[in-house]
Amino acid sequence: MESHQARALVQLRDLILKGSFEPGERLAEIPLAERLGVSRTPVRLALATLEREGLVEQSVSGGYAMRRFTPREIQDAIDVRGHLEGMAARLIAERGVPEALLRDFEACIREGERIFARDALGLDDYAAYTEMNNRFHALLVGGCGNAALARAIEMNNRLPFAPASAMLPMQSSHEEGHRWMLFAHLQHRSLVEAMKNGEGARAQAIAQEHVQVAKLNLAYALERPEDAASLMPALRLVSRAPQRKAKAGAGR
Amino acid sequence: MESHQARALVQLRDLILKGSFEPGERLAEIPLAERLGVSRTPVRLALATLEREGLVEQSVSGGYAMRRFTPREIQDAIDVRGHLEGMAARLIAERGVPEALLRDFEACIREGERIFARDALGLDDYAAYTEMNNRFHALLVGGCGNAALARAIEMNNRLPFAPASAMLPMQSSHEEGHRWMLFAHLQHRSLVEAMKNGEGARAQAIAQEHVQVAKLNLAYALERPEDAASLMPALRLVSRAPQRKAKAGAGR
DNA sequence: TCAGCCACCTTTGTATGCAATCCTCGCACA
DNA sequence: TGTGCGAGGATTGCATACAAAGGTGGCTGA
Repeated sequence: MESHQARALVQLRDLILKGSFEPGERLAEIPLAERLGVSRTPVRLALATLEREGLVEQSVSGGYAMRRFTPREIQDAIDVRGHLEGMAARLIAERGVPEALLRDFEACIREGERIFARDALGLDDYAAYTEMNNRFHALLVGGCGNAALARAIEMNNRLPFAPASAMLPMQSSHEEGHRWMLFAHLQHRSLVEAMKNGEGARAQAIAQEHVQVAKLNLAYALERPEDAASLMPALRLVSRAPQRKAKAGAGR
Repeated sequence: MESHQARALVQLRDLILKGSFEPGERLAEIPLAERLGVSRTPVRLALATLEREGLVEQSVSGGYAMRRFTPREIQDAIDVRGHLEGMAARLIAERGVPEALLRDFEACIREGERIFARDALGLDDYAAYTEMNNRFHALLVGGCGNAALARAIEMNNRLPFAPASAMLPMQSSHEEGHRWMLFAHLQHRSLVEAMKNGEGARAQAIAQEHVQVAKLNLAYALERPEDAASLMPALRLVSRAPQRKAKAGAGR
């Protein structure tokens, strides 16, 4: 059986990314422990982990509080992902794409072609695209053979809306999202081609540019908070006011 | 007063980076708690933090063990630092260097000029260079205004020998080290110039190339383990054998 | 003499008790 | 009526007890 600590960590992270907490809200141990059905100890461990992941922050007088994110921070994290994935792409291109990796990449491309073959996309198609997109980016990270780079990307991806597929729910909700998804897929194709040809600089540039779609989506979502809230509840953690004082439930 | 947990974390990290533990050695809570004069609880928290930093790893049957590093992993981590610092340099260049930041950078350059003005370098000079080098890289990280980037760099710097000044003790020990340090200083100068001129691509390239000196030093140290051990005791954690089974003290 | 099994012991994971600290609420005084 | 101070309460941080799990060593049998 999984340890209580591991379960508490996963459950807490889930609750946070589902927007269960007010930004700035104090995360007291006892209520959380009761909610998760464990004692304070595993909750404590999980909170410490979440703090290093950047999802919660230490309160000045002990304990933890839900973090508040600014749009700028999210954009910056997406930029960092682009820069790191760019490095991964360059490394793969420079060292040559191993045959098995190339096959996996090309399977992603074919899956994308299949999805975009028809005109209108159904819910299944969006789910399939999301799965394929996750796989593609995981291949990039895992395929570069640089453990420190993979660690850095994974760490960065813990921030809300930084991972590759984090903004896809938004994309599926509006008309232009379809075009952006197709654009992203074509970038995948170019990226694989560049890596296959050993074009390191080109691969890096494409991967870096590739995150712009995510940033566009973020901006789109932030302009329509009421529409976006249902698709991505964690969006409530992102507030334009950068340092507004916490009110409800904050403070020891 | 500082919390027991924070002290335990700092002390444990210190012990690790001083090479107090065999690679692969089991890090049992009770002996560590007695050694640090606290109970198991803060030690536990500290170990969990160190695991996320990548210094220790979870043992299959619970508990933690000292990590073993390969030269390749260290080189890769240094490469990641170069790539991330390159992004920071580019951002600063593109957005324009704020006046205060430029003053701080130029103070570092002047300090370097002062150090290299004489022919032979004394111990004081090496210490001063190290301090200046740390300051320079901290300015780069802090000055870019991208919190996610700063977090990624700081996280990467937790790996042994990844930080900017980690290899300097080696550099000060041999003849060629002097030349390399001078080379690094001249790169600092070029980098500041590029940022001042808004030359983003050039700044990025210089910062990225800048870490090659650290990699040269690492290779130099690994070829002379007996000389390097006294200067950098944590080098014992770096073993060429990538997956050699742990022997003494490992396993529950 | 070697191999396998069993029992003991060490260690981790979890829960909980206890003390210190900080916040909050209420009261008194200006 | 507003402000400041004090008491009470709640919460965190730490230590420790307890149970479960796994490893080690010894013993027994072939």
